[in-house]
Amino acid sequence: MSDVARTAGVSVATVSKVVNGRYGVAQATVERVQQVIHELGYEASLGAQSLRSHRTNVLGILVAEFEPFSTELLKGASREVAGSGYQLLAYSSGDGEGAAIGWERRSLARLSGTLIDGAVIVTPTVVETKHGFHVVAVDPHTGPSGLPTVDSDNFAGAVLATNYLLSLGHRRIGHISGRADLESARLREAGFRKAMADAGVPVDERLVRVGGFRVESAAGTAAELLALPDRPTAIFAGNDLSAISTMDVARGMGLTVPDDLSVIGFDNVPESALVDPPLTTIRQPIQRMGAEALRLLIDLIGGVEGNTHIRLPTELVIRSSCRPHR
Amino acid sequence: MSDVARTAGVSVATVSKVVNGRYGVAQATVERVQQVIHELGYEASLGAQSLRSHRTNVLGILVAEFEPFSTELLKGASREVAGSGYQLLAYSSGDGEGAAIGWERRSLARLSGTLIDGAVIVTPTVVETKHGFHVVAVDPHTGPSGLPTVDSDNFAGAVLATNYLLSLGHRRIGHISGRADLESARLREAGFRKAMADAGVPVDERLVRVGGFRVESAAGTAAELLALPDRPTAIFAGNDLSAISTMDVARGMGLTVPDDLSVIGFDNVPESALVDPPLTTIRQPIQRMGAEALRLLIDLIGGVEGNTHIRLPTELVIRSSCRPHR
DNA sequence: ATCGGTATCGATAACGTTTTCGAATCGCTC
DNA sequence: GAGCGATTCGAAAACGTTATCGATACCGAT
Repeated sequence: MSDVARTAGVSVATVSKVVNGRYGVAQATVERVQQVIHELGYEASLGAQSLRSHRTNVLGILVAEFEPFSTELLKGASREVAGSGYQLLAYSSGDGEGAAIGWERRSLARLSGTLIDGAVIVTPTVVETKHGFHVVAVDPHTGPSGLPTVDSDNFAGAVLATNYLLSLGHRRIGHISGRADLESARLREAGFRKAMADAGVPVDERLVRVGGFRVESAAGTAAELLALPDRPTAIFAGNDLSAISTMDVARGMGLTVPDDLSVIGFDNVPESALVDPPLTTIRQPIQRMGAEALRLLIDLIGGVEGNTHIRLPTELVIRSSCRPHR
Repeated sequence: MSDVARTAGVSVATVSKVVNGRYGVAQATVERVQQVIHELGYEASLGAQSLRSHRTNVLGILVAEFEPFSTELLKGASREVAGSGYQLLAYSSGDGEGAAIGWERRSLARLSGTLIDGAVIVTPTVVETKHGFHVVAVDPHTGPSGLPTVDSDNFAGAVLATNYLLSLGHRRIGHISGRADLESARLREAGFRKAMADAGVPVDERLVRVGGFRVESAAGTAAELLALPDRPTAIFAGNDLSAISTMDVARGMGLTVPDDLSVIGFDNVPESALVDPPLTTIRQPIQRMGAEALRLLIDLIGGVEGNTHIRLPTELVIRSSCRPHR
């Protein structure tokens, strides 16, 4: 900026005013400065700008990793942000194992107040936030979180999945549940139990185990389940990643899906159609969730009052990973 | 930070040293300060930090939008960054239409020097960059770019695609080409022409038109192609998005794919398996490209010498959107 | 007791912006 | 031609860090 100022023969203060379109600079000066800015290709430093003004017109999406669910969400958010005047910045902890609980709080602290004007947090472990900084949670933490939230009807979806397996004649149905601290995981397990109860089928507690929504941990859980003397004939996995992982493990043990084992997932990430066999699953409108979250965030920042909990519907998507029992 | 300093009874300078593990602080003080940091949940402001030290351990990926290709790339990059000590920040212009040529240069100027230590630019229009700031280009601009680059064998892939259509007996083959400024688009068209020439099939110039790699523009081009009195029996689309768009247009005109029209894409984004009918396409290892790009970037920053152009192989993926002619 | 060396710490200047506010100039009016 | 408001500009402080470097305290040895 001082380069621009020197070349244009004005002070940095004036350049700043021109850049931000503030009142109080002569038309001739404005044009001269803009000319120089263009020639030098000057662009304001985001860091310095936000440090000083606490306003950047950049919104953040915080994700633990860029796995399929988060990236789908990103696509939806990206669509929504276009034309809103905001730019989108996706930030990943990069911690890999996600083991580091509290990464959202840390990342949020690093970015808020500087850099971004608000954030969407995906599957957060936090429930509270600094005052004055806007966040919306997608697929929130269990328990009463004060955060504005976007999620899908996890309970109904789980009932759908379980009923489908029941309708195929399965009775020994296993469930690989998700991250224990997520409301979605809790509700999916609850839906599973409700559907089983309604059908009068007792659930064998050895068949429901935590898989954590992640490839590696789900693989371990699937292996335990399938090594059982009286193994399940069908598995309702907490999400597609777990389901895909389960199919891999089954194949590794010499079982074929769906002949020896039916598997149903949850999410309908694009990858679920790519695997062999294509995965039967419960669709959540992930992209739409991303779009809604971003819209909610923009409304919040703009001071627009409105519904602060958006819940979207789920539906059954039948592909080829399930078949009738026996 | 001054809060921490006050509470711990030291100066901000000392807190900074503790945070960054610099030498010259008594062990007892270190522990006391760390304790306070933990209690207060202090986290350094990324903006201020980078403003001052020009080093953030954050790498950027710049994309025009989060469409399927970019998000696949992100997944790969995310995998690679885990455990590297860096964090990943994806930045989208949010301009939507991508019409604003030069967004990479602008975004780069905003982020470089502050905020990020290096960047991966996806399908860039820029060819040069500030000295001392490291970038690697994925799927670069046409022409001699000085940038370290990761791409796939677009030419060979296009030959594969065209030969496949030829082997099915198609002779009137259309091509919807991509963004004219991208090397990949140019090579795909060149591969198409080479394969046609080798097979002794003349290409009807009215059948090869620019689609721009984007849904809307490709739809317009597809409509033109299919409205032709002697319309093509097969179309090689420049990328999957264009191919999917073409199938939509065809359906809208009462044609069924693949009975009335064969369509083949390029990329193998996850979405290509989700559409109806599932898309036959050329696979580029997109996630691997993202991983390689990030590795190259990290090497560059670390001063590691090595190959600065990485080219990955392509292969044919046969699904259901093509069938023999007549 | 004095001294040299080492450990420990803090004051302070930057980094690149934005904002406030006072100074300077200009064009009018009387 | 003096006075006055409006216009135009720049000096300087502030944002939250980090790096430098000087100041102080402490230690053992003479």
